[in-house]
Amino acid sequence: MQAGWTMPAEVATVGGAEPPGPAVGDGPASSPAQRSERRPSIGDVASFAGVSHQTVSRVLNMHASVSKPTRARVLAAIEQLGYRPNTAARALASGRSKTLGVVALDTTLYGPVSTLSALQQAAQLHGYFVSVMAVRSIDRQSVREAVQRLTSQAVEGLAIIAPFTSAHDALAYLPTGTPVVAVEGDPEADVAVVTVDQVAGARMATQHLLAAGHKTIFHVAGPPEWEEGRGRVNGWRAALEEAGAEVTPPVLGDWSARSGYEAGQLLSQISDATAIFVANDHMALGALRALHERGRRVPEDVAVVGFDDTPESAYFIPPLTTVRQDFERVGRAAVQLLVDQLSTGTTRRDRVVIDPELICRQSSVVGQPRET
Amino acid sequence: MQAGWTMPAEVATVGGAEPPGPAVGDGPASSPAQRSERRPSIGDVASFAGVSHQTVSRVLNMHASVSKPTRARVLAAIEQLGYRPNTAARALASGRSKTLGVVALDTTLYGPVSTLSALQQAAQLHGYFVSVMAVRSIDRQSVREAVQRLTSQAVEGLAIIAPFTSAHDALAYLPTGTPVVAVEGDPEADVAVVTVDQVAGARMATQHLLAAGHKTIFHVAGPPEWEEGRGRVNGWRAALEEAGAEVTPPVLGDWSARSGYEAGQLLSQISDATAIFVANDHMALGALRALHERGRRVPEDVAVVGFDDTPESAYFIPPLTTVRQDFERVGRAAVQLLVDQLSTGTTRRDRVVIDPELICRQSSVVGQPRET
DNA sequence: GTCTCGGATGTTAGCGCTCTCAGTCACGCA
DNA sequence: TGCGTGACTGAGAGCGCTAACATCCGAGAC
Repeated sequence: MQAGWTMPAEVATVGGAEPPGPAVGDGPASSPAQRSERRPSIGDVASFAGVSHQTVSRVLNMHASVSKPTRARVLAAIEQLGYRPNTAARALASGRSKTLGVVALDTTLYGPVSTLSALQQAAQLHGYFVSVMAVRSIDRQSVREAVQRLTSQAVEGLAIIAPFTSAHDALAYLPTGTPVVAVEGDPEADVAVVTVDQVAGARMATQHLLAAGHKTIFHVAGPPEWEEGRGRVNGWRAALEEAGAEVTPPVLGDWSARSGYEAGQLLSQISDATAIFVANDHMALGALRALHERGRRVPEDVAVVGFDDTPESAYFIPPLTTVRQDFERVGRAAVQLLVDQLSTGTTRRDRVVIDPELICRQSSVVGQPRET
Repeated sequence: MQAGWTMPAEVATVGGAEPPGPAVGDGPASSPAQRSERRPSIGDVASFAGVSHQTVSRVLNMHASVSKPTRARVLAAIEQLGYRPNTAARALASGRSKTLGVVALDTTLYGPVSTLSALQQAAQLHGYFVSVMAVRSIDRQSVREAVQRLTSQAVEGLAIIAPFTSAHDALAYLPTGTPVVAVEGDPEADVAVVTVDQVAGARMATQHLLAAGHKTIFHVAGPPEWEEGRGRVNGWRAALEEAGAEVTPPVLGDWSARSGYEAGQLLSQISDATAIFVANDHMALGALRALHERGRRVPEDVAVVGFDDTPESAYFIPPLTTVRQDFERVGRAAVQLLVDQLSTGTTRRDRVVIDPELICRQSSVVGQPRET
């Protein structure tokens, strides 16, 4: 299935491979869609094909009970006129906009961007448009405004890619029964949630370092407002406690390389700090740089593990051991949940938890075989 | 101005700061927008306020000639009922969708992502929604499909964030007179273009390295299908030729750190290669790593300059000298061009060229003062 | 041959909004 | 008193589409 409107398959048969495109040198002005002032409507197609507009509508919507020859005539007319259905009219008449709304934090961070991209892909596969509202910050006011904006777009479902607990406040402004899924949100939220198991990921990372013989593991944490930040702290702490290791206070960062650098400068002065679990790869990059500047070798003097596995992480100096999150799957799962709710007409509170994966590279273990 | 519909300013005066939100514990079901089955329409507001639907419409659209008291009554009714205008109906009736379409390459590369984000922000400021169609590849087929999809959404203007010459083919499928702007596109295209001066950026980078005394500068290039890739090659070549330096064949990469790594491995075997201009920062990261592995010190043995200035580049080992592109400005300019065309009703072929800026860090010059 | 049935098509209402064209009213001037 | 004027408001007609309800027609049952 494809997003939006798809030329029904028979078109290729009827009209050949290429619509009567503009002649070379003709410029855009003579393309199929533009012969007349107004874009062709279903009515134009109907009279061109010698049928009623309703029959055209039926062809468009793949309704049964349209005879083969009629269908062919209609399809030919559609192609001839360069007709494209008007989504606004369709949405107005049917009440279904074929659009999913997404509220996402306006950021260029690898995780959110990847998730959004995957979500968009997945929605397209299910035949939905995606309307994204980027919010600068995750305070209630912005989120509420974004949700209201999407509401006026009559989105059929809503995904919130945001690591914040307070989102459900904004949901009050959605029409009842609108399916919602929180991506990377609070696992306790009373909407469907798709999430990567941050706690498990952090635990894996920490245990990996403990297994390498470190007495304890230091942590550079993400912002505590972010669910991911908290989850990773929790997993790290849990792993340490299970192992009976000392729990040092986490050093707070803001996901940026700069904050990782600063944390690295701090930790490089602590001789006990022989292993650091950094809450994302960007910060890990900064930390690596700080350690390097202070002459602390990685992994010989200090082992480092990150989180995310950005495409660049394998090319850090040294290559970064990290926890990979399958954002592709997250996006697909989120759309799937929405589509399921949409088709069953229910609003369920499903949980999809995706397991992260530890990617071992040279930054964490001395003598780790080269792998990029 | 704000995107989409904005509660007219007086609302706050009339109704107080907060609409009658759901009582705590009530759950979403009792929020303002949901009292009735159907969302309130302009007609509901009208009868509630005791005016005609037309008057409500006038208030919504900030028309003059609505008396103060009437306006106040209408606004109160809007708030009371939790009314939100229906964009689909509005688009259908007015023919204006208040939506800009964007065709963008589906990627997590820093440049495109930043541009898209800025564009979205700017559009919102101008009161426009943005509908993004991500395409996997930049072949005609995909782009045409994306454009057609956007056409059926009745976008008022179109931005193409794609570094490809062949895009204008797809434009034939747009209704005549639709404003189009190509972002980072072919400067020769017959639509408006916003672009960073890639040639100038590459020339700056190359000259910077030449000035440091290198006999010639090697180049790790981006894919030649990308306008940026070509522009940077041209600027680099021009600078070399102007200086009478030898022009070595560029090593082709694909923007990824991996390809930069491979290029770095190659170049590290060439003893003449004492300076490399890498076409983006991700590849530069890979190159730095390769050089490091081969024991070639940066900048002492080999100087490296990148392009983009990602937020991470200052934290590479060593910090990367690079060419910064102001994507924020690019996005704003693109929207501005579209809005201008929209308001004047013309389709102009403006050119906006944004100057890049060389950011000097340690990777290019021995003894460069520390600056992050 | 008549009746029934259901596949194929047409007809009629809206969906929620904007636009155009008419009012209505108070006021001021001749 | 009559009439124009301008500020305000309302009525009606669509925008392009879908949904629900006709209608038509030929095949099979009796």
